[in-house]
Amino acid sequence: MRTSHVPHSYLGFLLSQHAGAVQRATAEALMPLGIQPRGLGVLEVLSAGGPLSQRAIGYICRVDRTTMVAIVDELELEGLAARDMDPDDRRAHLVRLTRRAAGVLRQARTLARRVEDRHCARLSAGERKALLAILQRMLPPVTDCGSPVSAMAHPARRD
Amino acid sequence: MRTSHVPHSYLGFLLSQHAGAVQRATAEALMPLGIQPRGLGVLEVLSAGGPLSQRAIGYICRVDRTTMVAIVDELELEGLAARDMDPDDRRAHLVRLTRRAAGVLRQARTLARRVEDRHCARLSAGERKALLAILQRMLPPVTDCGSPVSAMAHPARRD
DNA sequence: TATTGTTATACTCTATAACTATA
DNA sequence: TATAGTTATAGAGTATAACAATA
Repeated sequence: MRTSHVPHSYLGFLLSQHAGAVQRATAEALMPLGIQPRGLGVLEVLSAGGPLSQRAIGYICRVDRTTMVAIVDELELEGLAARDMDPDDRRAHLVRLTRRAAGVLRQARTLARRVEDRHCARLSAGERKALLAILQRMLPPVTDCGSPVSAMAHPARRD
Repeated sequence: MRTSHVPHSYLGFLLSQHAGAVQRATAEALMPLGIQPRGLGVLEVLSAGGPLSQRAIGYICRVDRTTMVAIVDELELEGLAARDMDPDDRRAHLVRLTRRAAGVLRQARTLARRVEDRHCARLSAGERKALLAILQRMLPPVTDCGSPVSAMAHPARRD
């Protein structure tokens, strides 16, 4: 192999650089809306199939439940989400979106996509689509405390 | 668009997840060698064209010069790199590899590639190659203190 | 005994500010 | 005046440990 053996040939290095750049730019773009990238992810999850317990959201977003506390706190502070008692399990909170959330979510999507557009400016439409598909398919199975989680934890979608 | 609107459709989310997983696994794999992923990157840079000043390495690896101090400290502590005075600029250190470094670098490459193999297990050879090419081409130009850096800062290769 | 949410704490990785010695 | 390296410090983001309430 003759490819230059600099860090730029390491997958971890490349992923870290891009992840940092995109997340930093997204955080800056979303700041006027009072949310962070990770908060946007939670809004998306709840919009797709809420209300959900904090733990269930954590499974999907792949963050620890202690981190979810802070994320939901932020959303609640901004009036975008609310915690209800779960009548079926009094330990759990059901997190739901407020009426304000829909508009903010729509704006946030636009801002976030704009950041992605800029970051992918050098790619063709096909390459960009391929990148997203590959990254999605490459995602390892969700784990919790080291053991693979089979069930997505009572998705609780109201269908 | 009908694609599920969960965080998994956001480029920043996907990149962060993969970056975290690969870097965590790589760090664990390299631990027996006494180096970290970022240290491996520096070894590669020096191996490809050292000795270099810490600043020059930082440009290539895209880390701040204050961070480079810690990275070179680690490598020096492990006996893999050494700081020499730069005869042409007495402010600068020329960082070079020690004799031990070559063997460690070879082992580290094997371990790192093994981690990448595992992480890319679900991809075809073509997809994996495409992923790497796309990530390399998508890398934004190096910036330092907000302004784009045109020169790679006196590479100082001894040719 | 195990689990949800919570808090306090610690850890990783990184960058900013201020300093020194040079240039 | 600017730059290389250094130090101390702070910030973002994450996780671990321990607790109360509940299952």
